Amino acid sequence: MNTTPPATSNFIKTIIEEDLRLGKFNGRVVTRFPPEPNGYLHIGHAKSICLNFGLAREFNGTCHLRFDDTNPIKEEVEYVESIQRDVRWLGFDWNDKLFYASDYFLKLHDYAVELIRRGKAYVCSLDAEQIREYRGTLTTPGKDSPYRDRGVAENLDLFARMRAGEFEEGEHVLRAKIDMASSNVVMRDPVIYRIKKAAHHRTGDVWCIYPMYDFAHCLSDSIEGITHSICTLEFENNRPLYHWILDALETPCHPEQIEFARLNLSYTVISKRKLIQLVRDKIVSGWDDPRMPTISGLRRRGVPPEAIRDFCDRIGVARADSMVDIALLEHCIREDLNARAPRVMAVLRPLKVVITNYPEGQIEELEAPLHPEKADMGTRMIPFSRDLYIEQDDFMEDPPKKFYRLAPGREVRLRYGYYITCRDVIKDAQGRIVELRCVYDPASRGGGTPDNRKVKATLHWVSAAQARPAEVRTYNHLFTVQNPNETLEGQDFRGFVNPDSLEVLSNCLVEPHLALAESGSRWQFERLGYYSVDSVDSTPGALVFNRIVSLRDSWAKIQASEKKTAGG
RNA sequence: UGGGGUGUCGCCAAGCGGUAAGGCACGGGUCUUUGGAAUCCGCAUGCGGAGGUUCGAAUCCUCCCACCCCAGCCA
Repeated sequence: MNTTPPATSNFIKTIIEEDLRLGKFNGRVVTRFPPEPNGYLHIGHAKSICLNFGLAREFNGTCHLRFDDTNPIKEEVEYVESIQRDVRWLGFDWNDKLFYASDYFLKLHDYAVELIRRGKAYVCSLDAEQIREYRGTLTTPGKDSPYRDRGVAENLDLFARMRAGEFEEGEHVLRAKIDMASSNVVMRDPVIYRIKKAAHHRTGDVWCIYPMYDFAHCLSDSIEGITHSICTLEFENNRPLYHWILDALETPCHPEQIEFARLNLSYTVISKRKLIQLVRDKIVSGWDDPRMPTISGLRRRGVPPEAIRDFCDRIGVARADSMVDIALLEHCIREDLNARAPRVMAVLRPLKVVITNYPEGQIEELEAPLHPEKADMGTRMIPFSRDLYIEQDDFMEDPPKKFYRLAPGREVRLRYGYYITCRDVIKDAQGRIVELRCVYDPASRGGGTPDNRKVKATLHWVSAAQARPAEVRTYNHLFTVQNPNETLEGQDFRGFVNPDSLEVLSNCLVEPHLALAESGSRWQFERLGYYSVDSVDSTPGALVFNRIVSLRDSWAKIQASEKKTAGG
């Protein structure tokens, strides 16, 4: 049933295949997903997770989950827990390969000492601003620190005292001795250890010096026997340093660093910095707000992990900056849910319909399939009675040519119910339509007639007395522009937040079958879209649904193009 | 004006010297008790530009253009 085309090749697979062919790494493939626990995972991380775990699966290797926790002031256990939950939910298993860079702090420290012994690192006592000045600029070389030629013994002593807590933050740092004139700024004697008198979420106050990313990452990879260290493009400039450090020391293995382009998605932002701003400014309700591109937001919205994985397979992996159309994500979600979500009826904006020729007080239980193409999903009973509700959008008193739903004098089918014909339109004092008087054809029970009469439309509906009230939250794109990152001088991406990204409809009515809907369960509301029972706010007595994604809507398209033509 | 990258359809993306895969989007048809789904058809004489090499170039060479990344004691 799943017609997803086989994943196409990408340059990383090509590299790995070549490595395997050449017998590199003894035929092993070990990757890792190395998040810093300083925020929640988002769809961009999902790309990396699917890539790294997917590669390991495809090449019979392993993939580690490693927390890159070298900066205690930004990191929290809340984040390490959420990250593990999200990776698992996405469907990946690191087995016993759960690691933390902080597990290696002692080893890393010893490597630093060895680097000093080899004359390849020194303690620099310039302050932060001086270091910046000495570093030079992109177009002019830097100059050597006056502390660059300190002797090994002095460096060893100073570094030991840094570790012992004898100095304040910023007084000294440990730097690799490389080349202050390098055209690559990263290589101008990078800082590899700094003093931070902060408690670490795992090591507590055991350490007051912490390794920098460039030092910790390559060595952590090596310690774990990683073969292919896959990261995003912005680390490309750091690759020479990655190799310099591993070459400068005797290490267990020397992984290959491969960079790929990070994911950009239209109509949203994907950067921890910006996402955290949305949370802190209360523009969204939290990391798991269903409008957020976070894994927890997508999960709460009701997006299945399978759809996210499929999406990650389809976007491919390359080195060119790109912006993926969010319509592709929506397509993947629809494709997955179309196959699996049971169908039910819900009326979001109710319009009362009275079937004048239907016996008062009579209730019929109509049996309807839960999935039109999958009989094995079973059926449910739908009550039919004299008083019903249909969608306000499904009636027009004076319909345009292409509108073929209900209108005065017109006959339509009520899905799995009867054919009805509109006879009267009842209005209130303000002229608003409040009720429709219709007649039904008793011979059309179930939705067909003996004379095989055709109708142009089939409407969804609920029976007034048996329907359950519900709140439905309709989500739209979080931003009004394709690329909120593209701001003019003085503008901020928050200025592009879509004021209609959340629409709460609190007078909705759903068919009784939904009374038992489980938290988090996903349904198709026929003719509307896919909806999930909100895992936080929904209760059996007060149902709350999230719209995961709408159905494709060709009527909306027709309306849009008509409007365009008319307005042109 | 330094260094490192990237440019193939509206959006992704294969292609690795033998004559432009696929998906999404878009347009149209069939079918339909969801204007859903399914299904069929259409959609780059063209690969950032200009030269060159070759029987043959998106693929090789030269020059040019555009965009992205780097000057945290962040990752």
